[in-house]
Amino acid sequence: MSNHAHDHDCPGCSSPDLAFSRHDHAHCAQDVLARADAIAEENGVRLTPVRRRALEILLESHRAMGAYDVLQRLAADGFGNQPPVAYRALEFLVEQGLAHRIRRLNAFAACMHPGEDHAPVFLICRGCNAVAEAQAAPVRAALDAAAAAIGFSVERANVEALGLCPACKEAAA
Amino acid sequence: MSNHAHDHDCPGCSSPDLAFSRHDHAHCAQDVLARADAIAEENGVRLTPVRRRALEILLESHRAMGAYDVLQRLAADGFGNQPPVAYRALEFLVEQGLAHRIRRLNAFAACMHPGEDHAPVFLICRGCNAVAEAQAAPVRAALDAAAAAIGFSVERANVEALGLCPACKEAAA
DNA sequence: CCTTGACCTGTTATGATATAACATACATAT
DNA sequence: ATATGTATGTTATATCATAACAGGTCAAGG
Ligand SMILES: [Zn+2]
Ligand SMILES: [Zn+2]
Ligand SMILES: [Zn+2]
Ligand SMILES: [Zn+2]
Repeated sequence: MSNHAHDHDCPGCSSPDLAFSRHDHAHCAQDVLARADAIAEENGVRLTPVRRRALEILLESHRAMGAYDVLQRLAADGFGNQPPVAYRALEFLVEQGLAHRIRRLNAFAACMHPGEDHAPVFLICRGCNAVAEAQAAPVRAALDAAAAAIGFSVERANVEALGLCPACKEAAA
Repeated sequence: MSNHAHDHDCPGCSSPDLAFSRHDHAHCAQDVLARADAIAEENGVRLTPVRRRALEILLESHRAMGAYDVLQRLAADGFGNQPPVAYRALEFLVEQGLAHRIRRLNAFAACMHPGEDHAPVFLICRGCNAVAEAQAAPVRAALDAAAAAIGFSVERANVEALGLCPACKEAAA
């Protein structure tokens, strides 16, 4: 599963839902970034400075960011400040499976499971705006079954759920 | 299930997937429209001329239409030709469960099962652009289970799959 | 009757998201 | 060194969506 080796507990590598839990996020982000480097190498593509920086920006929190927000951050770091700069970096990340596009939010989020083949299912908290990637296999299986029943072949799917995370649910109560 | 009564076979009322099948679409659309009238009555809201016309336009095919396309059609029929005219009519239809918003396409499609409580799952054919609403219950159950496993409560969900319908699959082969 | 208030329609204006097209720079391979 | 593919940057424009306000309709209550 995880293609990096270190001894200590690595929540980012085991738990699918840490977006909603308190955790060592610096470690979490570092870990994903390291895996991203490895994946780029493997795939024979270049994780150039803008692209890497865009990923770092997405990794600052478990939230989705709009392209223009990412752009603003990139520009502040000395990169170009026109929309294609952000869109191209984000597009690259999505193509390489390093980020996901959340259509419901017109926004992008870093993938927390890069390299693992996964049809993502997103849980979006309307309280704190955190986005988690949930266990998708059963959902995808149900979807494939429903589609197959009428002869439809699913190639790509978005599953995006809006609701409340445990913390926000408790806060609301 | 179906809240209208007529004797003959009514594919629109039984089959979930007729978007991809040849069928008597005039009947199909008429039927939905009649149910829409009934639903508006029930809900104590008004299916005014613009709103009804917008629904008719969506019902012309089993495809999603962008708000601006709907607007153009409405304007041609003598209604206002500014974006809010279309967006408001569409918003009304969505609120009343008479249409769905397909986020992946930035577009809207008539609901083929108005009045039936259903969390929709959309199957979007990339060949012919038809959009079908599939059996969603198992998908939704899987999603709820995955969410519950990490304490997340799903309030609303979009499930949108892109792929090939039976006809386009055959055509491609 | 006629006023009030809710709601629907329409307009102007602007905001937010996304891409096309082209120019320049950089990498790598002959 | 030159050619080739790829990456970055810019200008301009396309596409999608909403805020804010003005006028019209209609039914309920005075
Ligand atoms: Zn984290
Ligand atoms: Zn939350
Ligand atoms: Zn039909
Ligand atoms: Zn098709």
